[in-house]
Amino acid sequence: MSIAENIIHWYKNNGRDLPWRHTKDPYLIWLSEIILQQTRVDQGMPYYYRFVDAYPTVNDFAQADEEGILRLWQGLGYYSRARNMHKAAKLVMTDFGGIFPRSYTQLLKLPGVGEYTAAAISSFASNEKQAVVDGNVFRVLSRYFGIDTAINTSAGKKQFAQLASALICENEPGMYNHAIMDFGALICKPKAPLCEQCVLRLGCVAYNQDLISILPVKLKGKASRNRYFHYIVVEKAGEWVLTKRGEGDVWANMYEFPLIETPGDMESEEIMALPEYQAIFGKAKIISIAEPIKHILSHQNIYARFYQLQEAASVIEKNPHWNYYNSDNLDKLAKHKLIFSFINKNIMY
DNA sequence: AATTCGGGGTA
DNA sequence: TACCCAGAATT
Repeated sequence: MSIAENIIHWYKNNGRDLPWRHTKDPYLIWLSEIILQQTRVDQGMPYYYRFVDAYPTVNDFAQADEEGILRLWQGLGYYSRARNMHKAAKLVMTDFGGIFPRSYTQLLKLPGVGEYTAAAISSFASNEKQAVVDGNVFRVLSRYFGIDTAINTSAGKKQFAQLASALICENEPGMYNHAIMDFGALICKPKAPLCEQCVLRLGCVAYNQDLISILPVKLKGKASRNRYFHYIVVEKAGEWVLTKRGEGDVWANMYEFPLIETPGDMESEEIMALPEYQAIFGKAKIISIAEPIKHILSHQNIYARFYQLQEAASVIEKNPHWNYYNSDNLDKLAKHKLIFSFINKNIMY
């Protein structure tokens, strides 16, 4: 039995039953694939149901407003995925006559759809013979064949893509793609893989040469940097001030409280002495209202503190340059994790 | 070719 | 703590 036949056989008995595998609708498959980029199935599942319910068709998605889409995406991270989806949906309506593409080449034209996602959708929706290469495939192939080329180099990506294409099943490429990803997720796991249950272990180089913990090889990236955020929670008669982040930084376009970032950690006294604080709040005093929070992202550690204006200052006039939101409207805004978890804990009891 | 885009699970 | 997850876009 070939490696592909082996994996497919395993899959037919052990594969996961996932909702997006019950459809051939490229739109629904696309929804699932974007949601699952760099995201575990368990984490993405509730979001998939949420989006299918809110936007059953690509036309519904295209006509939605971006705020609503981002609000649904709230908490999932990598928010540019949601904005690219909106662009892609509109592109399908304008350039594809409202018919969601299902071929590899056409899918690649959609923003947010790269080689992996195009291969996935085209193979699942049309049974096109395009091999997916995701984290699972890198791991399974590098271990089975004992390939130590780093997977996060262009040489590695090229080598594994060629190998994956050579291995893909002729008759059922879609099922093969599902199978090898499930196999990587359930058996050939990153840590503590279930080699005793593995149907490929007899031919697996990593298993036979004790290289499981070595493969796949991945070059280390840059260390994380530290950032220090100070959020000023301004409330006036049951309404809160939130501002929208810009582009070009983490959490693009997401809402948060007015923010002052400092190069190092600071106490409230030092914050109040900053020109950028005084330009907005004058001599109003702030007090810390919550424990500092360490929020860890892939490439930065964010140390966040939350403050409020002291009571004498809390009756200051509304600032005409700010937007105020009552608790209902606050809930509708698309906020990043740091903010909505603060709100859930301290405002929306 | 390297970096950046989140958030959470696992050992 | 370090690594990983149905990766893609930007620099």
